[in-house]
Amino acid sequence: MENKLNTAVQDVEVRKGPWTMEEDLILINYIADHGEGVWNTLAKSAGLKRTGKSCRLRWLNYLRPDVRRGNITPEEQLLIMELHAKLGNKWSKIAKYLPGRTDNEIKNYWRTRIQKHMKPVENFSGQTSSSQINQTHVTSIQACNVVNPMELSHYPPCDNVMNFPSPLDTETNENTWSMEDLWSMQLLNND
DNA sequence: AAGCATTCCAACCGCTATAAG
DNA sequence: GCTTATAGCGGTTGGAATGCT
Repeated sequence: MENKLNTAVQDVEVRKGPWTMEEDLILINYIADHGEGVWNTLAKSAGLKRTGKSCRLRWLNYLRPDVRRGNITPEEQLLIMELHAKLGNKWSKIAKYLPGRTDNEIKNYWRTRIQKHMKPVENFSGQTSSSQINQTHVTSIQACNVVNPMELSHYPPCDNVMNFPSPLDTETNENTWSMEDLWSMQLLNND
């Protein structure tokens, strides 16, 4: 039984961890040629030693051409807070209201930038238990402790939320690459 | 300059929902 | 109706990057 599993694992040899540029290109090229399909099949057909799940995640959260990368704007932050107050931790639903933003990005943003600024909610009986705090029930009032709408004027004006520079644009680290790089390579490969 | 602490985010894991057979 | 495969979601973690002392 275990032997069978071990041999199966050896046969498949699934890669984990950060994606390489080569893998990204393979995935981009494959989807450009064949479109998105059954992810497990896609992973095999493309020759990627990744699970379908991993390919899907990489594509949806990073490689898709319409993924916006860069800082969340104050406007977006407000929207996230409002939507979170309404919907709770329904990140995928919240993401639908923010074109180009992924659920993963919004989730990360919420947890690292917003949630950390919230004091643990003391309930009225005086008991405090951070483990008991249901994130879903964090109110927009609490969320507004992070950025008061009145303070938005402190932020630089954002003419167009769909048009701001990606931090990758100024990336000079030669070990990283921008999506523009990847897509231009993809186009070259497909000429 | 070095070491430590903190932040941030890409990616993984486990679970549920849904579709197909 | 049951089983299996796949997609999708939300929570969590590992490690690189950054900041601080």
